Amino acid sequence: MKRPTIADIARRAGVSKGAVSYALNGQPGVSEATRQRIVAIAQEIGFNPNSAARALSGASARAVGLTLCRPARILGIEPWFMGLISGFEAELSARSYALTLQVVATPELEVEVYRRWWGERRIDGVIVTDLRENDIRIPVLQQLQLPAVVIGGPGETGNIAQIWSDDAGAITEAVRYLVALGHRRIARVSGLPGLLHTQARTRAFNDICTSLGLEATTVPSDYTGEEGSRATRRLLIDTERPTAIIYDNDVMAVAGLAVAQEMGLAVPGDLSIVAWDDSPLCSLVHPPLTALSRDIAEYGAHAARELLATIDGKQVTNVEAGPAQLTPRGSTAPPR
Amino acid sequence: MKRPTIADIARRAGVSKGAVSYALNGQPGVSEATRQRIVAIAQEIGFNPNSAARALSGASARAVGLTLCRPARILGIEPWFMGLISGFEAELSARSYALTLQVVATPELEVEVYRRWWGERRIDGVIVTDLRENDIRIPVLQQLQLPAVVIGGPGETGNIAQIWSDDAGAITEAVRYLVALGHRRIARVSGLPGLLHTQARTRAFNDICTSLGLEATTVPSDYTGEEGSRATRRLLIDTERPTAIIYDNDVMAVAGLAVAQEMGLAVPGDLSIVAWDDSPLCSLVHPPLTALSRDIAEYGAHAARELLATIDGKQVTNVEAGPAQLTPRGSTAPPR
DNA sequence: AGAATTTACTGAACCGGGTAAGTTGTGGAG
DNA sequence: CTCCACAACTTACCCGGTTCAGTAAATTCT
Repeated sequence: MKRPTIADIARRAGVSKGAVSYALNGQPGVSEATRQRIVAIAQEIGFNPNSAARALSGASARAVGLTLCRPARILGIEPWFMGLISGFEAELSARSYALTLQVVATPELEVEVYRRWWGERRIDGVIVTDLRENDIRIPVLQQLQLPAVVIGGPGETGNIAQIWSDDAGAITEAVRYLVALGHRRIARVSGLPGLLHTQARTRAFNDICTSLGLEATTVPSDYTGEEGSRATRRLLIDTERPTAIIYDNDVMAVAGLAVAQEMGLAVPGDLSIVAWDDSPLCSLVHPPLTALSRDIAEYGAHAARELLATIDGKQVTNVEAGPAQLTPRGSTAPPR
Repeated sequence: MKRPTIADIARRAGVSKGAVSYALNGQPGVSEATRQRIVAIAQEIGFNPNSAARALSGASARAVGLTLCRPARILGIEPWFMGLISGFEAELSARSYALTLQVVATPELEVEVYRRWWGERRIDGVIVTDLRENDIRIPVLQQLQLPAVVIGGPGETGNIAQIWSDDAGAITEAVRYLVALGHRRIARVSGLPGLLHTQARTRAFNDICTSLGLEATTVPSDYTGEEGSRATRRLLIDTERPTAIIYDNDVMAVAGLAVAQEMGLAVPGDLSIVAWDDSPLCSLVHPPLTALSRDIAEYGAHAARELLATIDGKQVTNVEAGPAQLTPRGSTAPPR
């Protein structure tokens, strides 16, 4: 099947290619009557502008890029990314931008992908997740002048817009809640320590524990279930074991729940569990997990909106999304 | 920053644009010495061919498309798709093809996305998942002559290549295993009944149960945890409740496990559970779930290879991947 | 040695849109 | 009635690759 082009439309409408282009793009230069005639013909023959031709003549590629830099094994079960992607899509497809995805193994490869995308003019901007300390991606994006939005911070990103949520407020609320229930020994299993938002959480956790006169034990982990289990075991074999554990994501929390059950500890009787990020996973297990809920898809949609604004040349500012909301469920109770 | 073009290379090498194009694409028409000089210059100035220009001049877009047609809410927690995507990527990025993703709500919208992508020349082919009965996407792809590979079947797809796994063999093995353990009342919670592979499984389940003189109870569901819970409750409130349940995916199996625990039934003592597809989720919960394991990423890689072969114009045939392997874990045992 | 072929290029057209510059035709002001 | 402004177009070139036809020089064949 041959794809219709503006030349086909021009011929049928009895006008020039230029007129068709003006008409379809809402530019001045054609009468309203002609425009409607042209639009009708385009509709009728199912015209879609060739994205390559468009991109070539200086216009945008109408695509944004996302690189996922976690081992493939983890990606599958991590609801966070898919939630984010759903959110992006809601915003992008409404403005008919495509989302180009690439799974990479290391931040260095991520930078290479950015360079290649930029060189190929394949995308108009990128969404950057998992902001790290002294993130090597930031200077590259600045050098290439590639529009970008960073998720996860706050951190040093120069003129690149950021969007983050108030993790400090959330973890403070969670700790206060557990203390109000009567817990005194509260531990935390954290995500990858190199990520800025992990560090922000750790700092806030230490602060609130200190100010309440509690000991702040954080076991670093990597967001995977395996590591979550291992960290939980390490915490629970202690004679002075914690009566409550806060996990940096829901996958580790579920893994922690299984370890507790396997060790014969009742949840929430012997151990209370709080998960961060409230995917359906939290409500699926027994008991359902108390969680720090955020609307991840909305978070992603927000980021996509910011990115599109940046691409349109609007000056965007850093945005702080609302903090995660504590959603109490069956996994938290006063300690026995 | 200005992006280098072949014209820049041509100038520096003192040859014509055409020569540069031949040199970089390994075409005959330039001497080996000139080719090496040109390649060296391209390397030096960090040249990447503009993908739009390439696509415009008849060559391929070097991108393939994937549409995900499940509610956003489910996508997040469904490890299947991310596993698949990881597999695609392994193959695609090796040949520097991009993956374009779109989340859609209905099969009708999916068809529209295909049409748009085709019209925009944005992609060279698509990967089709969740093959349905009389799938409306198949005739459209045939009409557009858009290269495609279908995952999930077998079914009627004309000249479009398919890849599927032997679900019948897998479920037969699972039933035989449970029967060998001593189970006589085996139920099944299925995925979306409209999908062809669900139907294949249901048929095989009925066959093996009939041949073993068992009653085949299948409760249809939709792959979500919520529905999985509901279906499980419906099965377990029966006075003649099953002693074993086979779930069509791991998310529903985990949900089923939680329901059993909530109802005070011991797993595997009172109820054995078998999950289909073995994501890390299965090993995360307590007890870890016996599962029908497949290497989903490899499955995806396979599909990507087939698609790239189709795009290259090679005649491809339908492929049957190996059946899922039964991986016994703690959730299955002889009934009490 | 001269003709035929091959090699190593060059030049220009082309893909399908966008857009600046030029060309009409019309209406209103002076 | 002329001049000018403006709307409504057309023409032509641009983007950055690919590819085909053409050409001069080098090589092979008879």
